[in-house]
Amino acid sequence: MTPSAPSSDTPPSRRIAEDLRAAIKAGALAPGEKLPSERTLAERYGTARNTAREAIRLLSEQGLVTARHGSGVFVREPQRLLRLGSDRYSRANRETGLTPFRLEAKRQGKEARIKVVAITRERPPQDIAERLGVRADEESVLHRENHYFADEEPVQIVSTYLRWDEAQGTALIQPKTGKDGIYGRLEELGHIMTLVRDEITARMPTPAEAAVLDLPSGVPVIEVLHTSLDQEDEPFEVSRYVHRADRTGLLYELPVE
Amino acid sequence: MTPSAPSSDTPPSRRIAEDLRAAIKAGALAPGEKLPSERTLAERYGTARNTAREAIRLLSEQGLVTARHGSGVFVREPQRLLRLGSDRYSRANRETGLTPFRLEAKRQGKEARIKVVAITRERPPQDIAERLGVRADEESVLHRENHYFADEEPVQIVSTYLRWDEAQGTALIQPKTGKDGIYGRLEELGHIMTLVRDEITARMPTPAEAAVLDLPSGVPVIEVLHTSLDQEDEPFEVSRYVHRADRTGLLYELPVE
DNA sequence: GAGTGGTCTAGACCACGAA
DNA sequence: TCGTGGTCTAGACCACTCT
Repeated sequence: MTPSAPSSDTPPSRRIAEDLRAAIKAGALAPGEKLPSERTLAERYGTARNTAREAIRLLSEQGLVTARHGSGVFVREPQRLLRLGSDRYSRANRETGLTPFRLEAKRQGKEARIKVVAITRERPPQDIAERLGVRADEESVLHRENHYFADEEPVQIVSTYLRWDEAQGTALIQPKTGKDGIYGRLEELGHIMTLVRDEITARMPTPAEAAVLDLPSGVPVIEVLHTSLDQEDEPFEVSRYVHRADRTGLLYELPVE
Repeated sequence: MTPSAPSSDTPPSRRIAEDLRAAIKAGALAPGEKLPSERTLAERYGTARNTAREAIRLLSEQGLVTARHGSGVFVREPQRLLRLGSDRYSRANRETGLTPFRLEAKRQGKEARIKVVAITRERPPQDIAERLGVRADEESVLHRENHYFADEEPVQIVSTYLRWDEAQGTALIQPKTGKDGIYGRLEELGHIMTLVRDEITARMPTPAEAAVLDLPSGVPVIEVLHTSLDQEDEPFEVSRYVHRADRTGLLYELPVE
C-alpha cells in the first residue's frame, strides 16, 4: 500500500530491490525474463557487486525471482496450482480407480508418478501418536513414505501412519496395496471412513525437504496433518502431507450449519 | 533422513549452518537461547565474519532463528497456533456474540483487537471479481480491510469484498456493522450462508505484509480465499485472509461421502 | 562504552551453462 | 571460452541494545 518512500536513507541494496520489484510488478520485467546480471546492476547503481547481490537475495527470499547458476536470475513464472479438493477422500472419487492425485494431475494433462520411498515399522512422532491413539514410545506404527511427481517434478511428500497391529501381515505392508489402495484394505479391516480432519499449517522447508522437492529459495511448504475417522469415530489412519506451496492449492467446500 | 555427509567439500558457511542446525535440533541450543555472535563463530571456524553471517542467514531463511539488531541471534520459540476451525462460519458460533477470531483468542487467554483499516468502494482484483460474480473493470465492490491482533500482536489481514449495489447505504459501509457483524446484515439482505468455499495457498509475504504483520524472515503467510454462497448458490461475499503462518493453523473437519 | 547485528567495499577464485 | 551466479576475505562504518 503506502510505498513508504524508498527515500534517500534506505540502503542501496533495498533501493535496488525496490526498483526491481516495481519493474516486475509493473510488467517491465515479465515472468521468465532475465534480470540484469549482478555485475551490471552493481555498475549501474555504482555499488559493489555484493550490494547488488544482496538486492537479488531479498527478491529471491520473497519468491519473486530464481537464480540459475551459470545462466542468470529470472523472474519466477506463476505456476498453475494442483487443486486438491475436499472431495479427494470421497469414495465416489475412489471408484474412478484413480487416486485423487492422479485425478488432479490428469485434469492438468500431467503425468503422475508415485514413488514408494519406505515401508517400515517405527516409533511414531508425538503428533502422529496423539492423533492415531497409539503409544509414542513403542514401534507401534507402520510408516509408508511416498513421493509424488507430476511430469517428473516432485510436488509432495506423504507419510502415512497405520497401526502396526492391524497392518502387520496384510497387503498394507506391501508396495502395491491392491484395489482402491490402502483405504480399500482398511475397509476390509472394518474401517469405513466417515469423517476426515485436516490440520493445515505452512512453514519453510527443512533442507531435506528442499532437496527432495527441488525447492528454490522463497518457496514455503504447506503441511497437512490428516486424520481419518471410522464409523465409530475412531482414528485409523494419519498422514502428513508436505506440499510445495507454489504448485499446490487446497480447496475445502463445506455446508454451513 | 540421509544427513548427506556435511563433508569436506561443503562450503564453510553451510558447515557452520549444519552444525548450528544440529545443535538446535538436538536441544543443545534451546528455544529462546542466544547463538554465538557472528564474530565469535567466525573466529571459532577460522573464517571471515561474512561467512559466519551467511550461515546464520541460511538458518533464518529456514525459520529457525531470528536476529535482533543490537542484541544477538536467538533460536526461535515455537508459537502456539491459533486454530481456526471449519466451524468458524457457523451460525451457532455466531450466536455466542463473539466472532470466530475473538472466540479462538479467548480460548488461549489472549486479548483480541480488530482494527478497521479501510472501507472503500473499489475495482476488485481479478480473482475476487471472478468469485463474487462482478465486473473487474468497474468500482463494483465495497472493500473492507481489517487487521486482527492477539495481545496487540498482528496475526492476520482480512480483506472482505461485497457487492457495492447491495452494501451501499446500509450498515455494511459503517465501521460498526451491528449485531452479528456483516453476516447479520447480509442475512437481512436475504443471503443465508449455506456453503463456504475456502481456497488455500501459502507464499512468502510481500514487504507490505511483512511490515503490517511484523514478520521476521523465514515466516510464510497462509492465504485463504473465502467465498460464501447463499441458499440459491449465489456468492455474496468473498474475503482474502492473510495469516502469519507461525501463529495460525487451519482446521477442517468434513464428513466423507 | 562495549558488544551486537546491518550494510558496504573491492577485490578474489570457483562452478556452472551456453555458445 | 566467456559470462553467469556461488562463495569467500579482510577489512570498514553505522545503528541498535544493554548495562
